[in-house]
Amino acid sequence: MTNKSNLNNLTKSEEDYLKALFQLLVEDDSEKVGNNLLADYLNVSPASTNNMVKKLKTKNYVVSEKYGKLDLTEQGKSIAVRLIRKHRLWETFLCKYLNFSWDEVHEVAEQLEHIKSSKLIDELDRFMDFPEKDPHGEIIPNADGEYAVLPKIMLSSLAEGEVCKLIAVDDGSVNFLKYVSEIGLALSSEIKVIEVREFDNSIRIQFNDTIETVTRKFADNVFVKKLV
Amino acid sequence: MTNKSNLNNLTKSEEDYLKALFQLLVEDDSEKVGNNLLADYLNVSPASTNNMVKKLKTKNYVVSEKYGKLDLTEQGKSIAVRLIRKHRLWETFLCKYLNFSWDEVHEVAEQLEHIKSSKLIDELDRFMDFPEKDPHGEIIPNADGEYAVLPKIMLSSLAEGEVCKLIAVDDGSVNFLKYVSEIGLALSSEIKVIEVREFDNSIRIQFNDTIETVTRKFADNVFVKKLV
DNA sequence: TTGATTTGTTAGTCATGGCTAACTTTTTTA
DNA sequence: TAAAAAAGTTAGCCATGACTAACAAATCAA
Repeated sequence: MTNKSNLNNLTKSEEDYLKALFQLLVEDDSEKVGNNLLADYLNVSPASTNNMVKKLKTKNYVVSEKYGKLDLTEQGKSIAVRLIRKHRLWETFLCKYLNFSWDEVHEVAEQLEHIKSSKLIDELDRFMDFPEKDPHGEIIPNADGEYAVLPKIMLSSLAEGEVCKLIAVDDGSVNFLKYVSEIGLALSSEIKVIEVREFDNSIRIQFNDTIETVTRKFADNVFVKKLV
Repeated sequence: MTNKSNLNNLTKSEEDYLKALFQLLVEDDSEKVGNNLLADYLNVSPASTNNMVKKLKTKNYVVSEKYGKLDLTEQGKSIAVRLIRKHRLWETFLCKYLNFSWDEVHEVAEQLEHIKSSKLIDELDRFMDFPEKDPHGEIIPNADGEYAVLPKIMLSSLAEGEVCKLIAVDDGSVNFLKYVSEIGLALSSEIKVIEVREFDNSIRIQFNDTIETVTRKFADNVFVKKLV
């Protein structure tokens, strides 16, 4: 009883809300996702969000009780995963074939993910030989909508002396991505935590013979795998 | 004094109208393009068209006098050519790399042409090694917006006995493209006019050992180059 | 040339998806 | 536990871009 035949008659806005909700619920694994958090995430007013949520509830993509937290139905999740698949495949294409850099892909992929054609995205997938991860290191859902979240460890959770490999960064902000690139960090960079400063939570890290100090906020957005 | 730095803050609708107007004016080389013709072409009501034309006039993309015919400004043309460039490059990409057939590309390209990123389209152009023609045989405008119309001769203009090569088809209708493919015609097919029937304007043509009868309407949408 | 037909325009309506301002409910905290 | 803060909701507004119905201008044809 999989919902395969989705005509996907959703507007760009509806899709944006569903994807955002999914990212807050599943990827960020938030405790409670409410109206205002979703509004904040999308940079719209709570009133707009309330409106849209109402609409998505009647369409059976979202469930919630009055004044209660929001959740996605299986249908809603399915739409969101499909969008994430499209987003990540396009990001991969832009980087691997069209000379886009890490920090340039997000904005264009945000547009491309709304193109409606399953043939397009499945053929793009095939053309690139079914890549498993996007340029930010995130796993790309397959055509059946199977979704896996990387077991993410934040750089900020490491102790002094530990060594890790960069596997992903939060791609929500262009400025952040630009900064990550600029200081010379890239996917698979090996990072060693030199010092954790208690008083302001900043962290001194070493990579490629470079030493940098980064803020806690920065370290919260960088996901790594511990090395031994 | 070329207008290069176009922020292109146009909506999808505005772009659609400009492109349609361009196609009627320049590609179809129509005598007089009025409100209703444009409305018809876009499948919207004359009232909607009137509304939009008014808006595009204040934005300096369109010129016209009250109750007079419509025309594009240089700015308007520039936008339209850019859209046509994007459309044709995407069509080429879909056919050459993503296994789309002749008749499938149009609909998806209609969506893709609205993606806003000059880097995207210029890199796509480079990736395909600057193709000159799209899968329907139309010339692709280059990055500077230089536009060339193929000197088109309609199949319907040939006399009995003449031989020609198919160089382009009008890609306005999916059904038409499908039909062209189905009867076995392709770009560069050699076609011989066997018979022109005066009473209903139908034409009997021969190609690849096949003989088919096609209507006048069909022959009006098939563009050829005469052979000797 | 005058009436009919076609073409263009205007007014007013609707849906979508934003917004602010004001209000209500829930949660926090003093 | 009661007041303050935060979160959620509602009402009412705006722009965009469709629509229909009614009207005006231009063109065609008898």
